[in-house]
Amino acid sequence: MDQRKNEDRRIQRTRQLLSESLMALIEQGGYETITVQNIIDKANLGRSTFYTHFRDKDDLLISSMDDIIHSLMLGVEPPIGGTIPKGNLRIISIAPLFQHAQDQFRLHKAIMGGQGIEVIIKKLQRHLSRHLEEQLERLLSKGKSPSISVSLMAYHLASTVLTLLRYWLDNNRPYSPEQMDEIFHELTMPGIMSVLI
Amino acid sequence: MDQRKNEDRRIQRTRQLLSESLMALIEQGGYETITVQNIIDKANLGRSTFYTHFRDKDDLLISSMDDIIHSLMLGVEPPIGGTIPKGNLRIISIAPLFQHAQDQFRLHKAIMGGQGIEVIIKKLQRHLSRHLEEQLERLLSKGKSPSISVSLMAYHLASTVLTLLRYWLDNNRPYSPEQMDEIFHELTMPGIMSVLI
DNA sequence: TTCATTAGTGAACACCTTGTTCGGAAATAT
DNA sequence: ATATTTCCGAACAAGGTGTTCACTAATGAA
Repeated sequence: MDQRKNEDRRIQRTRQLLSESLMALIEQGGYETITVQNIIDKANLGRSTFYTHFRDKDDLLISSMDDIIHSLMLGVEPPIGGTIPKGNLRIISIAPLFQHAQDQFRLHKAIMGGQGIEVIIKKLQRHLSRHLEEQLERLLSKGKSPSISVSLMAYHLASTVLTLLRYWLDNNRPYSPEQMDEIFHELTMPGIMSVLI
Repeated sequence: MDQRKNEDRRIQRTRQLLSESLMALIEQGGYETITVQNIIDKANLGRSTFYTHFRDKDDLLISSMDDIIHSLMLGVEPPIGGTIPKGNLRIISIAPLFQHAQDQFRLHKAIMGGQGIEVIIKKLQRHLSRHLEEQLERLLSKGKSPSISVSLMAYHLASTVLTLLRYWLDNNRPYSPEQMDEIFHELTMPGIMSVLI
């Protein structure tokens, strides 16, 4: 009855293998053109094995993505503990994200550049947006209701982060990660602050 | 020898028919799931006819979209003749774009919302970006070289226009087209101006 | 070790979509 | 009426999807 735990471990290994194979293929080329056959060939697993674990290619992608997104959000999510420094106002720290993109260039380019993988980008967007919305609420002068909804501002900021990342990847990384952080704040914060204050 | 002209007209009709069928299908549901069979069924044309006119589904899409993109850019492209009014600084007029989206809600939602049709969005982005880059060059104080490249700023602004459109469509159009124009300028121009001046 | 249980295998299957081909039907211009 | 061009549609090969099933391999418990 308690062989369940180890069986689970075996299952995890198989799922992991499929996940890693997909990632390797994504780095090589576009996601769209990858077939289930490609994946199981790379993983050295049987066709039916794939379908016992995942409904289809997208299902595998979504499963695999969670780890990636988690590591992408590292350094971004847990910023500024408690209060935000007033002098040098940074609502988010995106340098780590760009550093990650620099280290794993091929993967990021496959996700963001060219055709890109919309599902992942959307999910990243939601994560960033949620985080930014919290930060905006914190910045908002108490009792004041802004002329533009906080939700829209967060959406805009999150989208800008990803837009900058996309531009950066598609144009041979013309600035350093720190500079991109700087650029992000220069472009967006004046507008945001004029609404918030 | 000069039957060419009328033959061409016949060809145009066929292409038009295919184009309209695709548009109708896009409005009904996602672009991805549409098959060539769906299109020719709707158009009441033979399979081989389709392939004599277009290489594949995407080819038809791109052809069909040129008209739409053209009408989308109307009212955006030809703004402010000559100089830009200093007091109420508007780098672009996006109200017409949102008005168009309001009038052709289903089509716009199919293109921008949900999964969206990336090829078209990218194309729109490039158009907007090109236009904005010209405007920025005009605004730029002569001889000054900005700390952020004009190309990047244009890319950022174009992307913001489309982000706002996407948000607007996905959230039941919470503001009027004129308000969206206002919001766009409030959010972006303070940052842009601080770089340009 | 032996045995029961669960996971993985891979061939075969039915089904769908793509893009091509080709002989003949239909429309059009002269 | 005739020549030209387009359209038709059935048939085809190629390749992808997701399912099924009898079989094999691995694992934990006794």
